[in-house]
Amino acid sequence: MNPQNRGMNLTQQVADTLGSAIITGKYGEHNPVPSEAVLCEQLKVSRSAAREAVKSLAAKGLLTSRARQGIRVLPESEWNLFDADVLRWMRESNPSLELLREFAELRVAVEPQAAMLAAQRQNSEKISQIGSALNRMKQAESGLDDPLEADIAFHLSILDASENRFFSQLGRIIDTTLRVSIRFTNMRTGVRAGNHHEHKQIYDAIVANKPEEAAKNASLLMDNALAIIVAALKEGVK
Amino acid sequence: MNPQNRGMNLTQQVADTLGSAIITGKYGEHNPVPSEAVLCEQLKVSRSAAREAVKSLAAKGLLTSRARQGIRVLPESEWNLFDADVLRWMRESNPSLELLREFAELRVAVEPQAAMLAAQRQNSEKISQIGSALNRMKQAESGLDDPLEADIAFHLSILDASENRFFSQLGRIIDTTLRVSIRFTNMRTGVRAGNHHEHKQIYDAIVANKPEEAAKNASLLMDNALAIIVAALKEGVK
DNA sequence: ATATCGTATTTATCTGATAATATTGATGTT
DNA sequence: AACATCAATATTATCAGATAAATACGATAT
Repeated sequence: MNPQNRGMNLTQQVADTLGSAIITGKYGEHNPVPSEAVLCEQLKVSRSAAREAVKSLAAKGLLTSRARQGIRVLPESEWNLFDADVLRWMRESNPSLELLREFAELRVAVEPQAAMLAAQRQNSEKISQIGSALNRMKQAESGLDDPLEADIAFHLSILDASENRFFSQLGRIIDTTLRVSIRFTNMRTGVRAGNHHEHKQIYDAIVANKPEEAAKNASLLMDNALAIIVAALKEGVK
Repeated sequence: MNPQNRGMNLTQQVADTLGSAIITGKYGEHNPVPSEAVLCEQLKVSRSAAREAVKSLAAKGLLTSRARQGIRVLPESEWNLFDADVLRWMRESNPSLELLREFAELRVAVEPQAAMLAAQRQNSEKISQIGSALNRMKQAESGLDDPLEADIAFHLSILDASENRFFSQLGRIIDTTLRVSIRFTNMRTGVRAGNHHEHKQIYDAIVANKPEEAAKNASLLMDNALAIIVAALKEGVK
């Protein structure tokens, strides 16, 4: 089993190794998931631990288990990609610049709409949090704050200011994935400091109660991020 | 326990009642989730069943359970709304036209982008499936098919044709929720048959390889759906 | 060939016991 | 009085083993 014992209890460890193995494609038609009994033997854990791990993964759409039928991996279309664990396993298994592109396409759709809603809703408290994040980005230019964290905080605060539970929710997933994505795009573009200005334009439009403009400015930013990834894909970078 | 014995095994039943109870707000600060032992007693199930159900709900972000700490409901921000079960429990518990609005806002963001990507990707097989769904909608006008199912099939096929796993994935959630949402909007607008034409314009743009136009046409449709819900909210309809 | 039925395999469920863990209150120290 | 340390205790975690239920598969009969 993976030596990721950091605070994880046994069933979580089992779920982690199993989930990872499934997503890596280790199991399939020719090589089905072993039975509960065999699983216990292989991983040296009790049935409780194994079964509870299986239940976790079933809840995430990775597999089913039924009497006499055994444990079956579900088709990828059933996997819940909007689950932090599943997404992590996918990132860790597939190098998948591809996944990053698909994720960027989602952000292109979602973030402008979130910015628009934030401008419409005008929740002053949450808008001020966008402002704080923007300040952090400014500070980061002089090395007084972490640019990556500041950038992430900015995007999350916009999603939150949209006052839409689905968008806020996406924030949590975007959080973990941005840590990979932003690092990548910054690597490609050389961490231009100009970023701050483009972000400020989104913030200004939201403060000014201009939904359309906020959406448009957010679109520009997102399109750029996507374009960088697409360019890398065309070059055959992995 | 809920008498939803339809094919569900015991742990699934426990997870269902517990999940539903959590989302209904039955448990909170003043009224924490009972301990494993008490839970077993109340529901008249063994520890295995209870524990496995808890693991399921933990995987969906509804609760955590740790030794000596007991079972704790997580804040709503942790609940995975992009999970079919969680979403169903929310629909069943809260009347929540509010939730419908937030969901519509998500669709406004996602579907135009999906239509755009579908037009770009030009996967002929998947585009022909959009065509089939459109035909079904046409047939439905003469009562030869179910208009609701046809409508849903249309939107799902577009998401699928985007060849983006996140969008496809959203399809499964949209599926269940559309059955409520479309019914509602149709109820409000009197099931206008004109729907077919607006859908056809999206399809035509995709076939014609016109991404921008496809997105624009999809936007119009989505904005309408959202507007109906917003109007109802303003009138105080629940 | 098809339908029926029995058998065997696998998960489902129950029970009981021990271990690990973290809360809480007691105790002692500064 | 405030704070660190430690022991007691309640709760989940993990293990072990047994029985029940479900269903895939093959045998049998029509």
